[in-house]
Amino acid sequence: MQNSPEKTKCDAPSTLSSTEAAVLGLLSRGERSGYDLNKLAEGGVGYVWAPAKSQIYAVLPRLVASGYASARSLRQKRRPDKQLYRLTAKGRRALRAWLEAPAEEPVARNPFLLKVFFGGQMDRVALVAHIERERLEAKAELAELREIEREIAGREESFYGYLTLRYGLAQARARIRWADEVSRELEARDRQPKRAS
Amino acid sequence: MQNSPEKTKCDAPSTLSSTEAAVLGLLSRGERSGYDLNKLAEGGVGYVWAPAKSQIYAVLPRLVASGYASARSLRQKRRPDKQLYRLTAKGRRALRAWLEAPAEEPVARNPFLLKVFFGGQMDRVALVAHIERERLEAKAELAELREIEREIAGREESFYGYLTLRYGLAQARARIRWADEVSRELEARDRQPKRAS
DNA sequence: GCATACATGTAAATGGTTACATGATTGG
DNA sequence: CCAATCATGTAACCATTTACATGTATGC
Repeated sequence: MQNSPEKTKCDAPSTLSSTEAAVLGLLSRGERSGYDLNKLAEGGVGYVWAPAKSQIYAVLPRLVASGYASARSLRQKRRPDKQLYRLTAKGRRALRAWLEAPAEEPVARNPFLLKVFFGGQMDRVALVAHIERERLEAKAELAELREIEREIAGREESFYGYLTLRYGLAQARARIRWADEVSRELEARDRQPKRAS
Repeated sequence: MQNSPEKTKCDAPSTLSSTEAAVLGLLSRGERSGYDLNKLAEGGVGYVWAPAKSQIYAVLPRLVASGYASARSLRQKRRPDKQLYRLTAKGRRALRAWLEAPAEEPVARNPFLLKVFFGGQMDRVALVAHIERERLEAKAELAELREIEREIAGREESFYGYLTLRYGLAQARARIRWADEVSRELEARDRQPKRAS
């Protein structure tokens, strides 16, 4: 899992995985423990990147091995001891390089759309229920994001998070509109039933 | 990789993975070879689900082992022999069940958004370039989808594909609008420079 | 007294990718 | 003659998830 002892000793895999980049990004805000990072991943960044807890703990020592981060352990009396990780200069350079490189586009894999695509193989009622569920989920997400928007709008330190938030808002609105349209269309289609498939 | 000999001999993993479902979905249109399925995955369905070729070949024998599909080999003279797969009644039931079950929502993992989120760590010029690239990509996708739209609009056999296509159209338009807005905002922000971060 | 927060991980499995291997046939 | 299409797969690797394991301290 870690890395093959031969290949990566200290010679830094020239390109970061998104998860590594996300962790470095979070570390760029200051020293953090794995636990801290996990908390953060459940919050704000979580919207754009949410790795499993165990993966965070897996990635941290790897970053240290590559020289992108340094670790120090902190003895605590009333809490379990912890490891604190900090971005190195090299890590900051690597992060920057990753950030500035063009993003590889995400592979489209949306189980919901897959179901719609094969909508002809399922009960009409089930399909309509899917669309309705999509609408409700999108509405819920919209509400949630708007809530966050109210909290962070105008806060200078959340500026970039705010940009991504608005991406989410736009997507959610598009999903709602789509669901509305498709609902209406399915209804219309069912009122004048010509053929099955 | 296949399946642990103990657990799944013929007693069907009660729930399908999306890839298995996609393959069954394609098989529901008739007997196909792995090669055929791969071609299909590069085309229409590819927009909602595009597994690697090797995975298609991996999934097919598994579907046969679970009783969801049957295979027969076809000798050919002037072409390599091939395996043809066909959906069984059990497979059709499993597909239907998968299709009708609520979709698990896709995990949000968008490297582009991750970069925007950490936009403060990169050069302003690089960030602006990212946004511009996003706009161009979204525009290109919009054009591409519109092209397909013109081809399939009104074709009864593409009805469900058309629905998913329009989902893509809506998303692409939302991305373009977002990029426009954000561009303008970044410009405005840079014209009256107050602080760095 | 019990749940929750703190804190770090391991083990095993899944799901998927890339690259490689092979070899015939057809069309330009 | 060369490239593309047909056709099927293996091997190796990577990222990621789920479940498990452990144990203290604080707050209600």
